[in-house]
Amino acid sequence: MQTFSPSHFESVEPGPRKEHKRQILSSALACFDEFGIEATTVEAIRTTANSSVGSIYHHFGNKEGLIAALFFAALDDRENLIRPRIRSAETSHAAIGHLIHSYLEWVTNKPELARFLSNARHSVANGPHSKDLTARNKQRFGDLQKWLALGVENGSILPLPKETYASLLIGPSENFCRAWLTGRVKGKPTDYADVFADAAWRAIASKNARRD
Amino acid sequence: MQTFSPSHFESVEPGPRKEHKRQILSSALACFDEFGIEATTVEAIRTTANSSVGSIYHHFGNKEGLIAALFFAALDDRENLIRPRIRSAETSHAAIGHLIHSYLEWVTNKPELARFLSNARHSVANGPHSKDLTARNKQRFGDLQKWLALGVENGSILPLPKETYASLLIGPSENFCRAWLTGRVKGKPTDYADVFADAAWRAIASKNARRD
Amino acid sequence: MQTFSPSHFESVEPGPRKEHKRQILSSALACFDEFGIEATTVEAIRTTANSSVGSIYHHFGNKEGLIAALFFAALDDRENLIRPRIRSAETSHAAIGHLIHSYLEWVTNKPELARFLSNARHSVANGPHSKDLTARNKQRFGDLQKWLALGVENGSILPLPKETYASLLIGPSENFCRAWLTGRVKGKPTDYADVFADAAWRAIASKNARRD
Amino acid sequence: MQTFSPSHFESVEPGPRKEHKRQILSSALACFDEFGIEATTVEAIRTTANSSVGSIYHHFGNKEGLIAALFFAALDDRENLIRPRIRSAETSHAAIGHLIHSYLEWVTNKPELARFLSNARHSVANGPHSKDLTARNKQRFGDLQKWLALGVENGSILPLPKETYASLLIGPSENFCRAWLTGRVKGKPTDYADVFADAAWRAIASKNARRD
DNA sequence: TATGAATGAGTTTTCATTCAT
DNA sequence: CATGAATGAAAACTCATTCAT
Repeated sequence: MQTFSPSHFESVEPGPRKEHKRQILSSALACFDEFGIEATTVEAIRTTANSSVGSIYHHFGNKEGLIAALFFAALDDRENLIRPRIRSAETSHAAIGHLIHSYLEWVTNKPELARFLSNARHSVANGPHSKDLTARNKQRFGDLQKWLALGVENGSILPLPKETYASLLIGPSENFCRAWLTGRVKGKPTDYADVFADAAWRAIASKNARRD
Repeated sequence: MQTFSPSHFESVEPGPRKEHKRQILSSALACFDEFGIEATTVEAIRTTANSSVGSIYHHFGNKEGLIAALFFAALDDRENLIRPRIRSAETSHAAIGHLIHSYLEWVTNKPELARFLSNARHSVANGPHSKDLTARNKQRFGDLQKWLALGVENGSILPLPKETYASLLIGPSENFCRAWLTGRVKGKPTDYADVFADAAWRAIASKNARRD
Repeated sequence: MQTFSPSHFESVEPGPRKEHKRQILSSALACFDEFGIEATTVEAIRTTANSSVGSIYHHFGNKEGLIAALFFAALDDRENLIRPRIRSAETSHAAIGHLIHSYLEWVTNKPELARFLSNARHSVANGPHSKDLTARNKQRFGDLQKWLALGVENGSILPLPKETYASLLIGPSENFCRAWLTGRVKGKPTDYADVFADAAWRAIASKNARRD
Repeated sequence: MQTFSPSHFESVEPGPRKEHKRQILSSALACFDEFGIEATTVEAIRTTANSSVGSIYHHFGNKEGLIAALFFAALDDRENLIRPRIRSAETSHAAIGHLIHSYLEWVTNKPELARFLSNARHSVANGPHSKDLTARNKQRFGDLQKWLALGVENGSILPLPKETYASLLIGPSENFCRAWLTGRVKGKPTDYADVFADAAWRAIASKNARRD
């Protein structure tokens, strides 16, 4: 069984005292990835983490709490890559390109986290941490909003229903990543980054759009 | 608890003798939708269906078999709506429009089935029926292939990597539907059918495409 | 480990189909008596009953349900002895004598049930069956009420606060039985039946009481 | 949650250094009273006492030790009220009156301690401190013995089997107190002190007893 | 074919207790 | 003396599945 570098979770729990907690998160991720979330027993995580059930419950409350902690750690990890990239953009077109490129890059480099994020959403959304998830979802495309608004204003981006932009932009990439993560397609997401970035722009750009 | 019309499954199990089997499928769908697939017990289905555990096992072998039967029935139901529509198209552009419209229509009209299809994929893909699923996936966009090939040939459709067309076309709709099915957006998928149909065409159409 | 005759529970669950259920009750009583109620595990009962955990949960819902079922069976068993005796009385004095004699007799002959009744009260009173217990408590001295009322009326019984009669009558016997059941005194309750019966009468009889 | 005055335990742990220990006993009593002895966790006591598990184990060895310490502290508290009263009596009749009155008084004023004493007896009697309990039980009616012996000798008290006196005297009061402590009767024990004191005397007094 | 009582392996979770700091 | 993170044995309970009727 592959083990994952604790560095995946550096952002969430810094400091030397938290090594044990990180080890549990890493092991949980490995187990979830290998057996599936529901099929993974706390006992399996315990064995992989060389820990004790008591410790796991001490740190995370219960299995659901562990899943939620890992979920938000993964979300953080992803946003820590994507957000700065979008912030560095100087045009709407570039911002969207950065979004797609960094998203595909993250999924390609951290397939276990990406798979977990996809599989755990249902569990988290229906558990006691659903509020946190809702809050996070609102932020997610926050940085992009201003670029979209600007583009609509200056005529480079089509005025479409607000609710549809996110789907139009990320939908194709997400669909492809899911297919790759489940082994249904072979080519890595990053192999098609330009294809998806270009298509994302075409999806919302007006005919006479200047690319800025 | 809402109950579902056995007519959802007419295509799969015709004939008056199969009423009982349909009833079990309906009840299972209702339970899966309310409690989640893993959290639904055979006992819960039995109660809802006014049946007996023995009957359920007689008809479906085991819980996994019941999930698979329901999954393929849902797939059939969806394809029975979408496929004829695509077949009726006379241009690439129209075929894609029919795909998106009928897909959004089906999800909007049968949210329980759509949710189940989304949630059960993982279970089926990792169970003994994964072969059947793979086979079905191959057919899925079968009718569309010729239109895409034709479009590429006559220059109306961009020559893109084969693996990406499906994602580019259905990705945004799928993403939006998932958001709607989990309550994250309010507007019905059909409310945005034209938006997603147009965007799908823009995603793959070449600049100088005639819409045929 | 001593096993108990299923006949203890005949009154509650007649019929040949209930043999299994009776066996579980018998085994539970034996375990509770040997190890204590809290210290008895469902697994221990399962072993003693040559049954399965599933069966125990099938029949009684959970451990608390098993305790309650046994508790009310014991209560029934006791009342089935005492009530007819009281009903057969022709004077207040005789009714009270019958109460004390039959109570002591029952405890002496069924010490395991008596111990369990004493030990399980707290559990039942604080569980979901507390209503049933309250209802039973009200009936308990029902047959005696009329004799007490009659005695007070005709001057043979002291007019005392209603709440105190039960304690005055049964308190000494109960105290002694508890001591015997926990090994603090050696002589059997029935050895002192006349002492306690006479004292019960003296406790409530007026000075000039005729014994009828 | 009600907290209990450390003064309840003054007799056991005098001196200013023992404040911490008293605090733990008080908190344990509060928890036992609210949740039940078995259901109370060391962690719950720790929280209530604003202490640490280490401290609790340092002072009392283990949970059983804490229960025993509290049990004997409660016994002491009760005896410290009752014994001097009995000692102050000048006749058998008065001694018995003092016993009943002070017993009912103690239960009425310290219902949590009384409830605990009743509930913990089983635990202590089956633990490593059972010897101590046996020793205490022997003393309990020690001071009364001489009054009973004297009464029997001078004819004012009936010559009854030795094992029965304690039950005859305290049984009714105990039964009533238990009913009050569990909410089955409303009137306070002290409201009926004279009733139970008079009955106790009638229970053992000979017909021609002078009240001395 | 239909039924539902019986099964028991397998899970999550609790909690008294220890011990390094 | 005090602390509280870590431990892991043990318990209650679930639930898919079987099979005698």
